[in-house]
Amino acid sequence: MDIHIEDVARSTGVSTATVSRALRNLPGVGEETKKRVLDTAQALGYNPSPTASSLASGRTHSIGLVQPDMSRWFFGKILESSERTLREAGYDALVYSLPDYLGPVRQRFDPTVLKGKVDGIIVLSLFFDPEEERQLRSLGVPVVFVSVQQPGFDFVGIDDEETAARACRHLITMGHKHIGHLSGQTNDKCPVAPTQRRRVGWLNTLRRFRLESAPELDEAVTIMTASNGYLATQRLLARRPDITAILSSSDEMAMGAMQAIHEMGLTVGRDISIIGIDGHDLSPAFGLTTMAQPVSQEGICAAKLVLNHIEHPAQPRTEVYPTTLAEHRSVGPAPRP
Amino acid sequence: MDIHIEDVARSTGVSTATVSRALRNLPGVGEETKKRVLDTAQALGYNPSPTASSLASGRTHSIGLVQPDMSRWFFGKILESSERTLREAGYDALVYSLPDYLGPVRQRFDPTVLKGKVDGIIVLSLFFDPEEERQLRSLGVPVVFVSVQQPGFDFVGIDDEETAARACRHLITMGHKHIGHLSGQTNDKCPVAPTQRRRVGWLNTLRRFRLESAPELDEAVTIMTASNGYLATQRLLARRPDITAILSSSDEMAMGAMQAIHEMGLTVGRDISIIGIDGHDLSPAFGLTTMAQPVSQEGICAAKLVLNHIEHPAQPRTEVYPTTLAEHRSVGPAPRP
DNA sequence: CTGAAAGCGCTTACAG
DNA sequence: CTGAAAGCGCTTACAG
Repeated sequence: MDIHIEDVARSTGVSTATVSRALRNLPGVGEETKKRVLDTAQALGYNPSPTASSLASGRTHSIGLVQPDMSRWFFGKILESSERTLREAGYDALVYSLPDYLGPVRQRFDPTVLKGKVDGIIVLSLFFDPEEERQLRSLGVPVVFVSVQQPGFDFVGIDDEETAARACRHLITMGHKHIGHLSGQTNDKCPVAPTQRRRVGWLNTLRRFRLESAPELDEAVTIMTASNGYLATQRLLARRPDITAILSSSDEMAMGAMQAIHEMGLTVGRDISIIGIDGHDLSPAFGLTTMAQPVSQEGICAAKLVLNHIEHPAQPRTEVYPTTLAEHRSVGPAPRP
Repeated sequence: MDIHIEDVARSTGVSTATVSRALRNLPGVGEETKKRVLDTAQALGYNPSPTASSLASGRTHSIGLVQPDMSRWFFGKILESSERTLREAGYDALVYSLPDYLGPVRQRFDPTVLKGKVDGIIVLSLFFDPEEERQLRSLGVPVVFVSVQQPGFDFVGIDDEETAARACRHLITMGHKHIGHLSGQTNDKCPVAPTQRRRVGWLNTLRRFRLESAPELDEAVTIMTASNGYLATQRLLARRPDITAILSSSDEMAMGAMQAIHEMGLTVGRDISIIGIDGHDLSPAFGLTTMAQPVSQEGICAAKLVLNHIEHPAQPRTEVYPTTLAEHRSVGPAPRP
């Protein structure tokens, strides 16, 4: 009952080779022949079998999207824009979530599960150890890393250190002297996570302005969720009640921090100021001032890079996007002592 | 350089048929033979070509996940739990985002893009018109609908009307008499969206308690985002300043509503109470009281249903999950006039 | 329990 | 510009 390429060939009175070429708009088919093939295919409602054409051509027209957790805003946002870009180009998006991606020990990822299934890969916020990297390369398809830079591969992201530094300067400009920091932890596989670079940006800025930069001003969580930010803020403020401003390495953590501050009977933006990083869609509703990154653009860029490398192999490229201060009510002037 | 089934067969001294059977643990292979095949395959590092096996078997071991927008919390959460369930069962997740999924006219979706690519489909929050449904059925694979029920198909979701009714009763219990509603619009393809059922639950409850239920207490938005909730709330409260409580058809809208209330100089939970529906991960941080649905469980259930139908075709099933009131600070007693 | 062989439905040198 | 035919790498009746 299904229409196959042979049916189209017979109906048109040509060979399957010609049908195949005409349908894919390859050169070497007469204009008139091509038109007849297209019309017949249309009339019969012919859809080429994707598996058959993959097996024969060696191309799957799928891109693998490897990431930690789709339910987190940042990943969902990137996936969304990447997927649309891929689809417009005729590619499918195969998503893979990694288990236990954070914490001190991350589970090993075996890229072999992608073998033969994708023509390219986009990896979000993950750093691969040498063994994983070896297996990844053995797949023989282009790979683009987003957020976390893997040496020797394409990268799309922001300047984490500079972004955190600007966030910190904003707090300093508002008169704050005791500025805490909420950071994430690294794990065995990822020694240079964005959260560490952001921490450096915060620390260096404090030093440059000759403000206190004691380790106890920094509080690290495992996964940068709102609830972990909430708990971390309680610990931080219990330890250092003199803190008047907090720089959070992520917006979601910052949102949890705002809750903690509120529950302490303090007012965010008056008693304690807080600034996040990411530009979460809900930050305006939260009133959270943040350093926004152009997340959708990064997702589109990653998709374009990987597609481009499929057609034209090239040297790894690095695309760094600018971040912008999005002011809301969570940052105010430092309170008078 | 790649290892193929023939290499394994030759090395083991058996036929490719035996290798194929042994590797898939099919009956009819001697224990000892099977072990030798497995060892050889392991030693050679053999990975069967997924495209070849798909073409030969007619099974893709992929499930299509069709949804409006991965960057929205609810969809990301469902996708995340579905994907993990599918992967554990050895299936890949192919995601598709629909353009223009809301608003008065939704773009038509042609399920044919999934033809030959998936063994089953999960559809989130979408209702298909007769033509789309026809094309969907012609794919010949099981389909599970989540959130929006499509007659004749599997369904996983909640009792929207009852959930909204309980949310409304909670407000009434707190003494509120003038209760507004934030709802979403339907479109040409979806006459019975959850948002409409929730609206009915709100309306019927008001009537049952003989409270005012004028149309002007309801404000509808196109897409139920925080920013639309923000604007809708401004309109609603400008029109009816006597409202003391709002039931929002989604948490994200409710978050925007809280921002609007705050900016009017009012305090959420004191001057105006608000309750949402969904159980958004950020609702505790927001202090938003909500009727929580077990989103991850729903995603897991959808995956299990579709996998089950692949093996055992069966009558459509309907799985309705309970919702629970999650109290935070956005709902308080009605203020004395 | 095992194997030879056809077949899944395309694509792609190769020849003309 | 077009076609005959091999080939992509598996799976699956069928026969023994």
